[in-house]
Amino acid sequence: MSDTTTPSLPEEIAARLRDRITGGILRPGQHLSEAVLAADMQVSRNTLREVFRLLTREGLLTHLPNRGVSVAVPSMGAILDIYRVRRLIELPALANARPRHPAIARMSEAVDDARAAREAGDWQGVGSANMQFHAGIVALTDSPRLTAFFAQLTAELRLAFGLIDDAQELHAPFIETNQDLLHRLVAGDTQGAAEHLASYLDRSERLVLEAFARIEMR
Amino acid sequence: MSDTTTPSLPEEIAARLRDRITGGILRPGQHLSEAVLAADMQVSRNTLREVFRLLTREGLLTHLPNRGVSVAVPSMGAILDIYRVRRLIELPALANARPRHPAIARMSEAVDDARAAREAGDWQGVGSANMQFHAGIVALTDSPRLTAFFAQLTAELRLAFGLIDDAQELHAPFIETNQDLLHRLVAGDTQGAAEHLASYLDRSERLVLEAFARIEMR
DNA sequence: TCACATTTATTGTTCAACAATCCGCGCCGA
DNA sequence: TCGGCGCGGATTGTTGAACAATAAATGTGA
Repeated sequence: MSDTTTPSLPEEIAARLRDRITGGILRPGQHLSEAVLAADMQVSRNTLREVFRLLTREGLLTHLPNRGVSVAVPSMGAILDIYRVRRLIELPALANARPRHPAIARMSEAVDDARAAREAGDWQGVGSANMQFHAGIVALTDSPRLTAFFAQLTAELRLAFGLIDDAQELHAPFIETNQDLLHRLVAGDTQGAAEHLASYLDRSERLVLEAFARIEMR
Repeated sequence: MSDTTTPSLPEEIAARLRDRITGGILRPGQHLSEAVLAADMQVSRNTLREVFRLLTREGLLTHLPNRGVSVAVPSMGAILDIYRVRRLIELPALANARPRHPAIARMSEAVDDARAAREAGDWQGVGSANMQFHAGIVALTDSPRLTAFFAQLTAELRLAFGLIDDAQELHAPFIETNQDLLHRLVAGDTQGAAEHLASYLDRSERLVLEAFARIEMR
């Protein structure tokens, strides 16, 4: 945000690895060998270790002493916790929003992106756009700390999404919901928008938990 | 939390450095040389760099590419943001608390510790205990993510406290307030406790901002 | 089959080296 | 005198290799 310079190499590698994880290329539980991943990423082991620390603190990786790191496996407890925190943050953010806040443009963009991704059959993209939409909601608070914290939650949540096969059912139904929510917001009906969001979060959480339960039992 | 084994060396160094920063031994704005600090901490430069990444992400250090790290200097904007987030988290935490939650014991301990520290004239200790008290409030939510996030806010806030000379005036008046708040909580008056907390946060924020303004103008 | 020693692979940490970048200093010309 | 210019020197960024420490895998004997 305050740094316009190119992000340092470890940050860059962290971003790439983050994409691989949330993109589902690296499955939860999978062990990551320092040597092979360093060779794969074309960086030294030392640099990669810095990256590991970063992502571990973000909750994307799990570190066991002397046994290396592996992709974190989301638990039901984690999902419940994340949705609880989302409610705590997003609902007041929306309820107290100024109706002409710049972040609204980002939310509007996100809705468009989601539509485009749906047309293209890119369900992964729909998920990304949806998360962008909610990041916009948090941006309404103008709080850098909340924004950063939420980004972390988002990353962790996408880990869980990756486990669910039919991502289609997960995000697609909410595009129209988001559109509607956005309309209410620009119309100044923050209260109605917040109520809408509350029911969205309930439905989304249930969907994730159900899909998760189906998976955990095999 | 989940790790009962001894924390790895970088974590340990990070903790030590964190203490030095929040303890005021390292002043905000002070530049930290990798070479001398590595020698001082008796660790290699590589290990220290991992630590730097950690604390940078926590907001305690500022990293400028090719110019190394220095202790972060808190800004008024940061303080405002932190208190806003604190309200967002702490008020609902208290309002929705179960009156016999285990975290209440921690809060009670914190009050006692604060008293003991005040007797001993250890104002630094009063500050620590006060923060422990508020960490207890957050613990009422049973949310590991909120707890971790709050710990981060706390560390950053103590950075600002360190700049203020008379830490005495900063925390001491709130010992009785906390005690009172605790009584209301165990009595089941969560609403009253929350209102109490709200006024506490207002006063505390004002005190910090005023002291901060006095300092910034020289 | 089980318990135990041994080997092997991986991680944890250090060290030394070199490239890249920034900072201060002296030089030079106007 | 003053302001640009280039040049070292110091610090950071990154790498590679080395070795110790630990855990997993393997083999051995009863």
